Amino acid sequence: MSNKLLKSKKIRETPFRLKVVEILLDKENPITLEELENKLESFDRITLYRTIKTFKNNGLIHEIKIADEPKKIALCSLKCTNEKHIHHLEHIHFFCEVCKETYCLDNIKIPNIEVPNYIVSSFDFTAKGTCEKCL
Amino acid sequence: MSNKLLKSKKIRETPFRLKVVEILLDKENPITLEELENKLESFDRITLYRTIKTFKNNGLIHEIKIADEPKKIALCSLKCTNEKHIHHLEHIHFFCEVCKETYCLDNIKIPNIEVPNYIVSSFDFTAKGTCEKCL
DNA sequence: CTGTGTGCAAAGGGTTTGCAAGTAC
DNA sequence: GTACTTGCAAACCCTTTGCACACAG
Repeated sequence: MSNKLLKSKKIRETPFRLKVVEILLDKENPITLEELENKLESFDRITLYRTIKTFKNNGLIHEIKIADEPKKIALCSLKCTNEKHIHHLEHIHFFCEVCKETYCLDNIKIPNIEVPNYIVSSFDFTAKGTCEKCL
Repeated sequence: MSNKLLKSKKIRETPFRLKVVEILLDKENPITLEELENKLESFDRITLYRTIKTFKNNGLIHEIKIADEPKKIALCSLKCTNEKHIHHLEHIHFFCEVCKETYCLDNIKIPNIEVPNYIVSSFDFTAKGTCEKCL
């Protein structure tokens, strides 16, 4: 699975990259760098940065930035290409202020918003609050 | 005008702070640090950082972070308090990918979005595309 | 006068670059 | 064999802290 993902994005397969992809596959929600590092028993941070950059440039992952929170990364959906990440178009992000987890809510439809005089190419819709586990 | 704004937020008035407020008043759209620095003919960057922190802590400005773009700051609307910045609740942000300008679209209503099983406390709605000036 | 702001130098944290050795294909 | 990746050290950039002096109220 992990190696197919790398091949499909034309990313050279190495043990370290395979491990990172496995961690990303393992956790379906977006993950912070800190979490990722904790799951790697040993790693070189510079290599990790370069791995992430390679993955991003090749359309394997994308970054999610929520105001006042550390950056997170997530595997791109199959519809993403290197050119255009449509992650945000598909669903809204829900950030739980209690457990700090980010959820991609695929089953919530984003209503069409009319913006006169502007050509909208993408939306980023983030809601903050409390998730069901933390209620 | 600038000095009244500072007084209203109980921020001690100094020449440097007045100048920063004037620049913020002058440009109605959110401004990057870089733009702000360019408009200050001479400045100490450390003092600028501390000025921004003071303004933020006292509810005079807030920060707007759009993915992959440098942070911007903007004067808070009158409804903002130190406790809670409701900037994002009021309107959507439109970011023009051509001129890199951020617009606060006050006249666009954000539809009510139902999120089952989650308690939503705030929304952040950002659209990207091309603004009317850059069409 | 007292507490706060300023400006310099230095430190801190996160991220990137240079380079030699190792590895994928 | 060639081009790419890795890991170390060092550099870089942005931001914060310490401290002495200056200024607002």
